[in-house]
Amino acid sequence: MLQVVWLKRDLRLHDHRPLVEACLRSPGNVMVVYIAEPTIWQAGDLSVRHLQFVAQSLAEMAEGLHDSGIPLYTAIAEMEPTLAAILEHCGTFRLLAHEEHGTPLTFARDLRVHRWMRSRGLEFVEYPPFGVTRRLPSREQFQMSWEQKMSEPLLSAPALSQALREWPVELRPLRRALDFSELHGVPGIPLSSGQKGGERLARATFADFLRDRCTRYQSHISKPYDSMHSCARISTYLAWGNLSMREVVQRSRQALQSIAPSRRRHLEAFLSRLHWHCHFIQRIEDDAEIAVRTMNSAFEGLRGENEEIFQRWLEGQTGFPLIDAAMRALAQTGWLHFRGRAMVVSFICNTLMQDWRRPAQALAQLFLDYEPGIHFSQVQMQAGTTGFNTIRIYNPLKQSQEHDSEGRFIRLFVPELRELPSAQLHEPWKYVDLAMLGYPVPMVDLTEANRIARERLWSVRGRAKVAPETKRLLNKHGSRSGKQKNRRQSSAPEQIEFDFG
DNA sequence: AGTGCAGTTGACTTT
DNA sequence: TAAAGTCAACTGCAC
Repeated sequence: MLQVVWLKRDLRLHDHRPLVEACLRSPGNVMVVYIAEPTIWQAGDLSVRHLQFVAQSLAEMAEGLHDSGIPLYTAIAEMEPTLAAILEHCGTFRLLAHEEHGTPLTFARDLRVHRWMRSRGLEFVEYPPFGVTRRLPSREQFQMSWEQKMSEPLLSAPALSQALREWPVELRPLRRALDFSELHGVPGIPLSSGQKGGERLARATFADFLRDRCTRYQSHISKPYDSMHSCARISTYLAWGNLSMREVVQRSRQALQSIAPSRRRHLEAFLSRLHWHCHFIQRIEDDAEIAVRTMNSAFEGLRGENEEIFQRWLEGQTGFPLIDAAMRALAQTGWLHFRGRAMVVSFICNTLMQDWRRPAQALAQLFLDYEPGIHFSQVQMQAGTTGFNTIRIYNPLKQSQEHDSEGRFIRLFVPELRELPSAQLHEPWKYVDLAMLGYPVPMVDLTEANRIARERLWSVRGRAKVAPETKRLLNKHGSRSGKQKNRRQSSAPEQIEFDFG
């Protein structure tokens, strides 16, 4: 029977369980499909830069698949008509895919596909894509099931096989083209200078990290400029599945054995983040609603939604050089180091007291490595809406002076300030006429705004912390690693924190 | 040498 | 890897 491998965020040939299982079951009778569903691409979290990355990844996959005698079809269509077309043109088939740990929208779509297949007596098999478990009985079991999934042997790319049938160019709406320009209404504009998709680049980037850059990982992780080179830079490849998490974990552990003991802490820190990666995605798997609903309702309705404030933040025109550099870096490259992400969320949601949802959608569109599970957890955590994390209100001046003291990052992305001496770069309004430079004066009194934010958020948190809702959330989403720092004897379990930045 | 004092550092607490 | 505040211990200096 025809085996149809449905690609989602798993755009690779290596260590691809659905592909391997399909080839084992029915060699020579396998087709691979990528279906760009308008309802999902137009929902507001995905953007043109993601579509571009997907297309680049698919182009490389198509070559590899072609060499194995497997066709890659794409469609710009919803799932049901596409499946119906396959059934009509090719007869009964078996559908194989990785589970998708996504938003309520993709979660509901997967349920629809299950229903559609079941009602026609067709089999739909799903495999876990990395360390996350569907219907995890309790958080206590996360660690064990993660370890078990990460230890499984890696699977190789499909071997050459003889096709059993002639594959037509078109099985409308499926076609052999890799061009998605007909998919309209996807927000954003193409990215010209960010990372490019594909398994080859993914592997090269990761290999280079393990060979050389990993020895600077931890020292540079908070530095906006140095982190661009010293971070692993595989987040985008993991998000779109150009690399398998299992392979990254296994190769990092191997590399750890052959590295000088004095350098090990860097790779150990990296490995611990790979674990956190899955920990956060497990949250959205357990409760997809965290993408749209404020986790702790005590924080609902606390903040405003002001169009002008939002736009100035989004466009990098706040008048705070590090914030503006960060937002412009994101727009230009699709990437920002962890601390910078926390800072821009804190600035819009805390300093500027804006609701987290619109910024979350805007950032999802900008982060080329947008991964729903990590994204919405992190935004809610930095906006302080979980009730069980501490309130973190960043001071962009302090961050700027401590982590970009020489201003290399600011000068790179805020050219208006490029000529200023480093000592004036962090608070330029104190020294020069900004109108002459075409750079805005600060849009708020930072000290005062942060003072008000602290007051309001801590007072709500004081009430939220004791609420039963917080205990329920902590039980559902909290870490069980027991490695948290600063756990004072007197502190209640609600104060466990999820620092992984 | 010992004292007083301003300023710094670090641990800890609060918001 | 939040920031600000508090407090005690410490440091360097003047006398």
